[in-house]
Amino acid sequence: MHEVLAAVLQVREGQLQVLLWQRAIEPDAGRWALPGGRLGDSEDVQTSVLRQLAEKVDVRDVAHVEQLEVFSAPDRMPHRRTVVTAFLGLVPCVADPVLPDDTAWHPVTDALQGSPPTAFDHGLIVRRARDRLRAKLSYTNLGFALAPPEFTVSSLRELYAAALGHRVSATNLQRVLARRGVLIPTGGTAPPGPAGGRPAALYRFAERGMRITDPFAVLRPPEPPHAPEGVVHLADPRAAP
Amino acid sequence: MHEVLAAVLQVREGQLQVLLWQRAIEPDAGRWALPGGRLGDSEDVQTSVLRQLAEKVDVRDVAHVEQLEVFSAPDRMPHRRTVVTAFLGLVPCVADPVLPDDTAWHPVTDALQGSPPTAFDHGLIVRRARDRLRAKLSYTNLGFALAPPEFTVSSLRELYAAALGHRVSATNLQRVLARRGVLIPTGGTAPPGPAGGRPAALYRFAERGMRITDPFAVLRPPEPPHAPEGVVHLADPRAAP
DNA sequence: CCCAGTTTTCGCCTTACAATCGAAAACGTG
DNA sequence: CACGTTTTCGATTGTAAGGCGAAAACTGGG
Repeated sequence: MHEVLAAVLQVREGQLQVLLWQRAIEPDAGRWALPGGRLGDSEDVQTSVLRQLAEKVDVRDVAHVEQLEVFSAPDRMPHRRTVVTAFLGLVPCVADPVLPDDTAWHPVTDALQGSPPTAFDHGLIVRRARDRLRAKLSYTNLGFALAPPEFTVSSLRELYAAALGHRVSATNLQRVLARRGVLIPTGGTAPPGPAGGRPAALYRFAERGMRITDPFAVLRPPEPPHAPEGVVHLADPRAAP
Repeated sequence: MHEVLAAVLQVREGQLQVLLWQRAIEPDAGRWALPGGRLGDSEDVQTSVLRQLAEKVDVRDVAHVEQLEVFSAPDRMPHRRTVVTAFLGLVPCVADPVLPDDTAWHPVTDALQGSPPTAFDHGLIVRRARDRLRAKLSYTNLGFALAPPEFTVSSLRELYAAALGHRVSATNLQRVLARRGVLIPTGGTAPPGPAGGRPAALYRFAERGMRITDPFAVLRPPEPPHAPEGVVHLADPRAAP
């Protein structure tokens, strides 16, 4: 049998949290599981996970979904052999969807340490989801999926710090993202906090659909100095988009 | 139903090639397919793909295998709904396994352009495999899986050029890999070619098990200047290995 | 035996990007 | 209007990668 599961992550209260629901029936009754379920006959895995996610949250709040990994140990679930395609889902920090009674957000750090206890191999899946998010935040513009449409550099810094698990310099974040062209100033400013201070400029991420997947400074193809034109070498470096 | 498939890549004759076998029966008879088959009841996907690969090549030649992606369009195969977990496999360039009569290596570039015609969605899978290899060659030490145990920088340069599809500077490759600590001189030298020339030093890759997955120059955590010790901030930056 | 040709290797320079630091700008409050 | 606060910007440093050319180490031929 084939099922799909999603580790849906969101930064709330300064912590990276994951959406879990508490199983009411055996096996693993009482333990907390990822949303998901059986793959339908006429849907692909991505469609399926979105459909099943809709039972737990408003999927319009889920800004990004991507395939994570297949888990297929024959004994990963008791009773019946089940292969699962796991997904990573991201929800912007401003969203606060209404949840069913059995469903709640839990800090990822806690869940990975057994509080609350997770069902089956779902703890491993959460860990993989967190690792993937951390890696991709560094070299893609995936931040747009965690941030509101408009944000200040400071608030973005807090999001990155919570997701990455280490301090992030606002100065550096600002310029790194700006140089990559993913950080666009909107022109507006946010009102300062109760202690005053200079009002922060508002930014948005460039082009949601745009993915930064190019390596930045790692063995890139040689820049044709000024296109000497003539002989073309080997295969075309950028054949497909 | 669930199946597994592997895009097994190797650099031969200066080109990146993929292992394909020609289907004898419908559907898609005559077209070329990736090795693989149905997932067994008591094996995980990785075990399964290695088992089925053994029907086409000596799996001892396959130096690296990793999960690629799940393809699950309901109509990706006629007749019966089949979900596939696709894998990327890499074979060192020195290996030349004996192949069954229906099986042969084909340049990836050709296969992606329809020569030979590929079965089902296998062309797409080959493309994803090639893209993954290209990306990972740049920021991991995955090269060890394409190269022989010992090699010269020049031969490695040719491998990288074939796999990446663009020229690679031997000078730069040498120093980039050396700085990352993945290129270890063995002390030996290779005999010069027929035209003479300085004998090339032999190298090997550091620690096969070692994966370079850390980002190199992208939003890394702040280096604790000299461990000021005292307050610990937020979550632990490196909780798990 | 020396010299031209070849191939590899190494050092130096430039460019690109990230991290750090500090100053300046823009706001509140007393 | 001084003061603390917060954000933003510029300058500097450090590290990594690309490019170029000289030096090293070999072969083969006069």
